[in-house]
Amino acid sequence: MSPIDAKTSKGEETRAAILDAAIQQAGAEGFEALTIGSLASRIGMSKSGLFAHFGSKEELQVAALDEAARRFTESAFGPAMSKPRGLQRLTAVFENWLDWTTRAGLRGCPMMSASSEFDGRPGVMRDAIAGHMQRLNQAVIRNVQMAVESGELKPTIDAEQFAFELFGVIASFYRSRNLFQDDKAHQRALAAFSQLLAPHRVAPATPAPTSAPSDQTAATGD
Amino acid sequence: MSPIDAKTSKGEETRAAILDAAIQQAGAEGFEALTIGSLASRIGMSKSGLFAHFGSKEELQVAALDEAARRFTESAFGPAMSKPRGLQRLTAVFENWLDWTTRAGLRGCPMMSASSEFDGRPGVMRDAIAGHMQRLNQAVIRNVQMAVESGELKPTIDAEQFAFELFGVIASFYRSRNLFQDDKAHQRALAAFSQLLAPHRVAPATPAPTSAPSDQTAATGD
Amino acid sequence: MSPIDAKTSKGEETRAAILDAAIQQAGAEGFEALTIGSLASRIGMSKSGLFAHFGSKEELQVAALDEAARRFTESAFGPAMSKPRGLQRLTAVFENWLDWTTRAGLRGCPMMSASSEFDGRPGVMRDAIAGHMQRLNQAVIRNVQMAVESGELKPTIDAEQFAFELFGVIASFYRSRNLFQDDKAHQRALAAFSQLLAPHRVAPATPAPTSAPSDQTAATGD
Amino acid sequence: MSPIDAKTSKGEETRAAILDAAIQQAGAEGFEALTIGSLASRIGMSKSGLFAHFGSKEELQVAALDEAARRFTESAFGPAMSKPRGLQRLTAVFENWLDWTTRAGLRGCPMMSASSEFDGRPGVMRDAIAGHMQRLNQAVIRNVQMAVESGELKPTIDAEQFAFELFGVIASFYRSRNLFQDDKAHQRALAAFSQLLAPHRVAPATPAPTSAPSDQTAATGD
DNA sequence: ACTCGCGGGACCGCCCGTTCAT
DNA sequence: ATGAACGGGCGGTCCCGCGAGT
Repeated sequence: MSPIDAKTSKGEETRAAILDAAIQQAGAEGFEALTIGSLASRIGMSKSGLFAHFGSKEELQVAALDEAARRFTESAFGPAMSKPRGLQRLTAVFENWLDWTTRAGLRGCPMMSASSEFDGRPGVMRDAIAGHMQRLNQAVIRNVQMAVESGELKPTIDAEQFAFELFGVIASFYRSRNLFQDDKAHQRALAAFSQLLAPHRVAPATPAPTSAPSDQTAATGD
Repeated sequence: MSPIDAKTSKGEETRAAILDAAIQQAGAEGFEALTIGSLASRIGMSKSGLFAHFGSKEELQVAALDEAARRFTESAFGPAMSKPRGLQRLTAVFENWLDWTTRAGLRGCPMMSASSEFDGRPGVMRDAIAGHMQRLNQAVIRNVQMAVESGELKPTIDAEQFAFELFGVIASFYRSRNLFQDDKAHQRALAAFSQLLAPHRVAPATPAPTSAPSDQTAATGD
Repeated sequence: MSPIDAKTSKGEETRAAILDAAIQQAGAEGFEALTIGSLASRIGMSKSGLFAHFGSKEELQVAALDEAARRFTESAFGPAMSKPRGLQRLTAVFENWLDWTTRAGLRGCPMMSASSEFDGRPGVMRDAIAGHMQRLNQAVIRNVQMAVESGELKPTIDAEQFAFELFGVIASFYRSRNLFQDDKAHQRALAAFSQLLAPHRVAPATPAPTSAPSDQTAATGD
Repeated sequence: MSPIDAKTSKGEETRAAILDAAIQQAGAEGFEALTIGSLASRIGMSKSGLFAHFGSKEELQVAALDEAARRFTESAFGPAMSKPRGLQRLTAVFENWLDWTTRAGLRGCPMMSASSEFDGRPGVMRDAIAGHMQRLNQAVIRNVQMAVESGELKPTIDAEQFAFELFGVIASFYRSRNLFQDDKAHQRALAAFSQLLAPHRVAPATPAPTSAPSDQTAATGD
C-alpha cells in the first residue's frame, strides 16, 4: 500500500496468510495433515483459490516448510546476533531454540516434526528438510568454532559431534514436553546443554562470579 | 507349525502377517499412512477381510504399535539380559537399541516415529505411545541404578536426566542416519553414549586421567 | 425338551429368538434395516450362525414378516373370537388392532410399516406383504358380512369400501401416534371407526342404554 | 432460458436435476434408498460432483423432501386456488392430492412414503417430514373451516378429526393402488371422501333425504 | 444339525488433490 | 479467486459363502 511496502501485493498477503495457517497446522498435526480443504476453510477462501497459489500440495508443503525455517532462523538466530560471538551467542541460540515455538504460537516445532515425518520418505520434502537441517547444523558448528576462537572452548572439541548431541537434546526436549507433558523438560534441556559443554570449557582464569556451573546439574533453573 | 505351536490358529497367523506388514509400513511412512487398503493389497487380501481383525483403523494402529514395542523389547532388552547387571547390560541395551531396526528389517524405528507423529495429537494412539515410552524410560532408569549399585557409576548421577539425554542420542542417531544418511551416525551415537557416562564413571583401576575413552566407543576423529 | 414339546429343537428356539429380535427391529426401523450383523450382535451370536438359518437376507425378511403376521392374527383376531359374531367381534378386532403393538412391545406396526416400505418395490417381500394384507382385508369383509347377517348392519353397506376406509383409519392412527406423537390418536381412531359405521347401523329397536353414539364425536374416549 | 430467467446458474440447474432424480427414487424405493452413488450414476455425474452440492446425505434427503413438498403444494394447492373457497376448493385439493404423483411422473407419493419411513426414527428427517405434514394438516383444517364459513358445512364438524380421516383415505388410496394394484382405488377414495363429508353437509336445495350422493363421487357399486 | 471363524466383493458416505471456465 | 466438477481413495458395513468343529 505505502510506496515503500509496494512489494506486498494482495496476492502476497493472502499467500502469507495461507502459510501462517499452514505452519500452525503442520506444527500441530504434521505436514501430511496439511490438507488443502481444511486449510482453505480455516482461512475462509475457496479450495481452488488457495490451490492457485501453489501448483500442488507438495509445493504448498515445501513453501510452508521454508517459511517455518525462515521464521525459526529469524527467531533463534536473529536475536542471538546481538550477543558477542562465542559461548554467549551459542547459548542464546540454544535457548531461543527451545522457546521460539512458544513465542510463535505454535504447538510443536515444525522443523523437528518435519524431519521425523519425512526422514524415511525420499522426495522433494525430504530434500528440503534435509537442506534446512544441514544448514542449521553448519550454523551450530560455526558457533562452536567461534567459541573456540574466542578461547572459551578447548580446541579439542569435536564440533560436529557436539552438534549431533545438541540436536538430540532438542529432540528430547520437544518429546518430553509434548508427549509426556513434563514440566521439567526445559530444565532438563538446559542442564543437558550445560553438561554437553562442561568437558570442553576452558577453565576461566578468574571465575565469573555470577553463573559458573561447577558440576553436571547446572544452575540454569529458570 | 510344529504340533507344539498348534495354538496359532489361522486367524492368528493372518493377524501376525498383517501386523508385520503394518510395522514395516509404519516405520517407513508413519502410522498415519497405515491405510487399510494399501495394507490389504500389500499382503494380498481383501480390505474387509483385513478389517475384520481390527474393529477400526485406530485399533489397527494401536495393535501395530504394541507389536512394535514387543519386538523392540524382545530385541533390545532380551539379549541384554544375558549380560551382568550394571554398565555392561546398560551398554548392551543401548547398542541393541541402535541396531534392532536393522536386524528386524525395518527402515525406521516405529517407536520414535510414532512418538513424534502423535506427540501433538491427543487420543488413543498418543496414550499408547506415551505409555510405552514411559516404560522404556523406567527401564533405562532402573539399569542406571543397577550400575550405581554395582559400583560402576557414582551415586551422584541423576538417572532421569541421563535417560532424558539418552533418548536424545537415539533420536539424533535415527535422524542422522535416515534423514542425512550419515554413515557416521552409529559412531557418533556410541561416542555420545560414552561421553554421557564419562563424568559419572567410578575411576577404573588404571585409567587414562583426562580424555582417553578406553571403551569400545571409538574416538570421533573426523 | 419335554417329550410333548419335542418339536421345538435347539434350532427352532434360536430361530424364534432371531425372529423376535427381527420383528422388534423391523417395527422400529423398517424391514430394510434388518441387517444381519446388527441382528446377530443383538442376540449374541455370530453372523454366519444366524445366516445359516435363512438362506438369504430376503428370506429372513419374509420369515420375520410372516412371524409378525402370525402374531398379529393371534393378538387381534384370537381374542376377538370369544365375542359373538357381528358388530361386537368387528369392534373387538379393530380395537385389538390399535393395541397389539403396544402389548407386543413393538414401537410400530410391522405390517403397516412393511406395506408402505415395499408397495413400490416388486419382489418377494411385496408379494408376501400383499398376501397378508389381502387376507386381512378378506377377514374384515367377512366380519362385516357377519354383522349384516346378524342384523346389526344394513345390507346396503359396501363391505369392501368399508375395509378400504378401515385401513385408512389404522394408517392414520399409527402415523398420528408415531410421527406426530399425538396423544389423541387413539381417541380419534375410535371416533373414526364409529363414524364409519354410523350410516350403516340398523336403528336398534330398544336403544342400548349405555353407549349409543348419537353424533360424529363418539363417546369412546378411553 | 429466457434472459429473464438468467438467475438459474449452472449449479442451480444441476441441483434441480439431482433433486428431480432424488424425488423419483425416493418415491419408488424410499428415502433411505437415496444413495449417492446410484443417484450420481442415474443422472450421469460423479459421486463427488454430486455430493458437493449437499454437505451430507442427510442434507440431500432433506432437500429432496423439501422439494417434494414444494411440488406437492404447487400441484395440489396451486390449481385449487382458482376454485371458490369452501367445498369446491376442498374437493379440488383432495382430488389433486390423488393425482399429483401421476402428473409428476412419480411412482409413489414421497410425502406418504417418508412419513411412514421415518415415523419411528428421531432425527432431522423426521422433524422435517413432521413439519411438512403438520402444515398440510393445518391447510386442510383451514379449508374445512372455510367451507363452514361459506355455509356449505355444518359448524358442528370437527375439522381436526376430519383431517385425521382424510389422511387415512389418502394412505389407503396409495396402498390400495401401489400394493394391491387395485384399479378401483381412485373410485373408492372419492367415495370415501364423499362419505366423510356427508353427515356434515348442509342440506342442499333439493336433496335426496337419505342416501343419494348427488356429487361427482360415483356410487361404489362393486 | 447346528454354529462358528474367516474371508471376499461390492458398495456405502465422505474427502482428497486437481482441473477448467468464468 | 471462484464455483462446479472429476477420479480416486479413504474408513467402514453390507450380504454372503466355505470349511471346520461339536
